[in-house]
Amino acid sequence: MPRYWLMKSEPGTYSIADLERDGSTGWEGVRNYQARNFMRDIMQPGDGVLFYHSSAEPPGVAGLARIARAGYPDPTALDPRSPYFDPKATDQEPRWYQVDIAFEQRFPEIIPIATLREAPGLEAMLVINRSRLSVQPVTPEEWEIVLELANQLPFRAPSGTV
DNA sequence: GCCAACGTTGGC
DNA sequence: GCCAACGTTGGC
Repeated sequence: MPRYWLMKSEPGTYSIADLERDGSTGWEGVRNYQARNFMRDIMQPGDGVLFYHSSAEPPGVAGLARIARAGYPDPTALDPRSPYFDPKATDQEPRWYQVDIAFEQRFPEIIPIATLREAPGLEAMLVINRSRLSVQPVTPEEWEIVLELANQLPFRAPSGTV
């Protein structure tokens, strides 16, 4: 059973264009326990991902990805030179986990969070109510609504890529 | 730049 | 184990 997620990144750090260029990437650097638990325990290859640009103008959903690899220890937690280094992480107790995500599509325009707020059926979406959670589940109903919004964008998004 | 939300830390 | 202080996130 596929699951759906929303994952946030500041585009200045890593954008949907970066993911398109790279094809796939490790979602390193998450240092929040709730977000970690989703990645470590629940996400599975094939799950759908809304790729969200935070602290952007405008902030919103920039495209789609999918989970390419289930949770595994985040190596940056063990690397003293990494900005994500955590001295409490060890090989035996990795503490932080990541997944790999693969590029699916880039929307022709961002779907702004203001549009999500106004869309019927998205009232309970976590990105609206718990904006600080950087990895969050999305219901199948919410996923469908967001894809419909994407298809209403001026340059129709390519179909059949999911 | 401001500020609300909220997660984490640390004193007790 | 509580809770105040503090730091960070992220929309506006």
